[in-house]
Amino acid sequence: MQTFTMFAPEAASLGKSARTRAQLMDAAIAVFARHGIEAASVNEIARAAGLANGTFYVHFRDKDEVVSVVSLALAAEIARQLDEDMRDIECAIQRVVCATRRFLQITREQPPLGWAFLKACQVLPDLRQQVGVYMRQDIARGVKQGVFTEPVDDFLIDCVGGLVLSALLSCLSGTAAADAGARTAEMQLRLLGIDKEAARAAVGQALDAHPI
Amino acid sequence: MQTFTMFAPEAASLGKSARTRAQLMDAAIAVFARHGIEAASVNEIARAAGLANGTFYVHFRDKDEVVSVVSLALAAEIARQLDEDMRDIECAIQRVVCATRRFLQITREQPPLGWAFLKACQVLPDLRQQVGVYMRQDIARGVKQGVFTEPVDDFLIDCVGGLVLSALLSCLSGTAAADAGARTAEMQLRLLGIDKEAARAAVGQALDAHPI
Amino acid sequence: MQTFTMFAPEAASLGKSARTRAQLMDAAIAVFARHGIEAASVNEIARAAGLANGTFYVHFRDKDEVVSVVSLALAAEIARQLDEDMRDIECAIQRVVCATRRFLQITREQPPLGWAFLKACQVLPDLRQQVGVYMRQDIARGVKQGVFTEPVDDFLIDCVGGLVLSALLSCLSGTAAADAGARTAEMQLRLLGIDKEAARAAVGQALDAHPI
Amino acid sequence: MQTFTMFAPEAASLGKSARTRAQLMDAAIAVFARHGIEAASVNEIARAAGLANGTFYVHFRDKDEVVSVVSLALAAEIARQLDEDMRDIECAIQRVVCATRRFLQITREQPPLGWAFLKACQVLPDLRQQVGVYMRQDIARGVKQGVFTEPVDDFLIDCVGGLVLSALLSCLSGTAAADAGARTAEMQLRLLGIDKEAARAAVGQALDAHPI
DNA sequence: TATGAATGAGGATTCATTCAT
DNA sequence: AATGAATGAATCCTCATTCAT
Repeated sequence: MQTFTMFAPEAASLGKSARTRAQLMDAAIAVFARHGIEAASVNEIARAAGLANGTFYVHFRDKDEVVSVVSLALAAEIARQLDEDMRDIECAIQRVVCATRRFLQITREQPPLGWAFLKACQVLPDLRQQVGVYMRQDIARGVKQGVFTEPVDDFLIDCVGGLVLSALLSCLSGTAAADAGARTAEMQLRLLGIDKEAARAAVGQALDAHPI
Repeated sequence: MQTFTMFAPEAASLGKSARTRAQLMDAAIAVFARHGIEAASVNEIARAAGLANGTFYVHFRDKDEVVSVVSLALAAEIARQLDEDMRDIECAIQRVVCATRRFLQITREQPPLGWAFLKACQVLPDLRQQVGVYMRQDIARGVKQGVFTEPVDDFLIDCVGGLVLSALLSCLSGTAAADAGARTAEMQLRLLGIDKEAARAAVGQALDAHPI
Repeated sequence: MQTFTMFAPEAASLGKSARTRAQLMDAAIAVFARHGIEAASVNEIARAAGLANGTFYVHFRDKDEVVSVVSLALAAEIARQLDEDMRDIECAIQRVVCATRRFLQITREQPPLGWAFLKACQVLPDLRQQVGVYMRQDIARGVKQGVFTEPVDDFLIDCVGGLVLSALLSCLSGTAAADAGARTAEMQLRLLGIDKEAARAAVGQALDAHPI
Repeated sequence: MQTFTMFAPEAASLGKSARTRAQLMDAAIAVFARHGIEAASVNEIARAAGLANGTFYVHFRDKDEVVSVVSLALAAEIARQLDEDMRDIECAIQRVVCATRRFLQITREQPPLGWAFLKACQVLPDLRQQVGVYMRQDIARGVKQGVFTEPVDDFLIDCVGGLVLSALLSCLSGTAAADAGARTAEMQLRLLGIDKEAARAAVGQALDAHPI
């Protein structure tokens, strides 16, 4: 029945309530991915979780609540995983490259996660803002390291975010080739002020260091 | 009642049926802009057009039809206007810069148009594909002129499109400053392989040639 | 199908919309009478009217709207009928007696109307207030004629109204005998300051003058 | 948490089960008063009692049961208190006057009790009947004492009850003045056949004898 | 063509009630 | 006894769509 699992494993060791809630959240991601967030119905989420519709309301106040809870949890989980993967990387350029590549890799490996995240970003300004906060950290680091010469403001963050999300969409749609991550990373570096050749080199170096 | 007009003027000289249809299309844009495409209801579109709900179905088979017809017509109209504005520009770089700046200018001047277009792009793959076709023309011209060194494929087009749409969102949200068009154009050139300085220079030149 | 008709006849000569609305209002009265106002469901009202549930919302914004519209229309219709019946009566005492007797007679002859009115009064302060306005007219007339000596204020009106409504409940429950109208009228006169014997005499006189 | 207590104190000395049940009953009164009986939900009662919803069903078969149990207990408790207050009063007229005044005083001092009682009376014929039994005792005493000349039957009891309940509603709504109890008592005496002046005098005497 | 009343399926939400712990 | 998660029927309401006028 359950086709996608992200929160269920973490909740396996917790109480029954937490497990059911996790089931619902996983089901919500699957439904968001299939039909989009606005078209998702509470009944379908409950059904996908193998629960009665009323059970949904034991765990969430209303549809808006699952949407925001799930979306923020999604972003937090992705951010957590990226942080973990890049724990040892100091260089901001390498961080940006790795984050971008890993992000696209993760979402490609778990399309429901990718679609749900993408659709959530389109609908929830709060989520976009939160994602911007995550991205800004590495970008700010690069500015401090003197490698990103572009002035960093909300508009730049929005554009870089939009670039990555459009790459995500390409990947999920099947349009993109295997090197989409590398290309996206390179493009992103250019938006941040890195030279074409330097960007290409940095991506190549990252590919060598973290073939993934 | 009717607050936004795009198709009505063109239809003014045509038959009554065409005029009513144009009314409905303009109303649809306004409603899409306000509430989003999924949340838009046929009744509200008809009401916004000052017509009875039944009239809608005289002109469109169903809701999906207005969505696609209006969206594609929107894109075509914008493309037509850009083409007209750039009739005399030969240089692909200048065309890209002008198209980007004019696009953001148009959508900023007519927020309903901008919002409707943005939301339609998020929902309709067909529309994105069509927009890609428009963009590809100037980009291909640049390749032919030897100025865009990046290999042009669907993925690149998707990314460039995503960049512009995210800039559009920033502009509509009020986040962006007045130079958003110039910055977006410059970023786009970089994605297409133009050097940082060359991109900056090209945008500066365009600003001189076509101040607005 | 339709078991109770109050508004339908008046609407028979009007447009289709008015007729359907009247059907719904009559059905609402029947349902309010059977189950009470809070327990009445929109679906049941529509079903009782022989219409689809969605049709309800073509004619009323929501459940609250039917409740208040129907209740006020009910009160207005009863008041209209009483006014018509008492057009020629000048004496306030006779008016009070006749109004009370006729009111109980009408509601006894049409139990759904009686029950719906009673339940509406229990739930809608606005309706009670409106009924108070009607009652106050004849009472004020009696004060002007110098026959009602009791100071007339909201509290007195509330009490007199409560007396009549409890008599109505008795009648509808089958507890009351045929002379309930006369007894209620007499009690009401006493509350208004009329002497026991005078009240009895006035009621007797009214019975002679208006046997029905 | 618990704002209203009526049964809890009595149950303090009893077993745990009785105490929990009393908590639920007090909570039910508070909820009935706030939202009405039909709109009261079992969950809200349990929450108001500081208990889990399942606990409710340990003590009551279903919602209907609390409604009737609580309502009848409410009436019994009020009657008990009135009886106690009037232990030494022999004269039926004085008893009626005092009962009416004390009843309105008690309900005014404890609005939740007043509202819950009022709403319960509107919904439960059984409760009205039981209240009628209580009232009939003093009235029958008055008949035996030869002071109430009106024939006492169900209809009279219903009307007298209705009068008092409408006075209660006025008091709870804030419409009524401080002398509402005295006025209600006087009106009630008139309904029972006492002369205007005698009724006024009896109430005045009661006010002297029992200022509160 | 245009109208707008009517439809009924579908979605969000509530709530009395059950049951395993 | 107490808990509180789970249930699913019932309710309100919306909306795309049809159709007679």
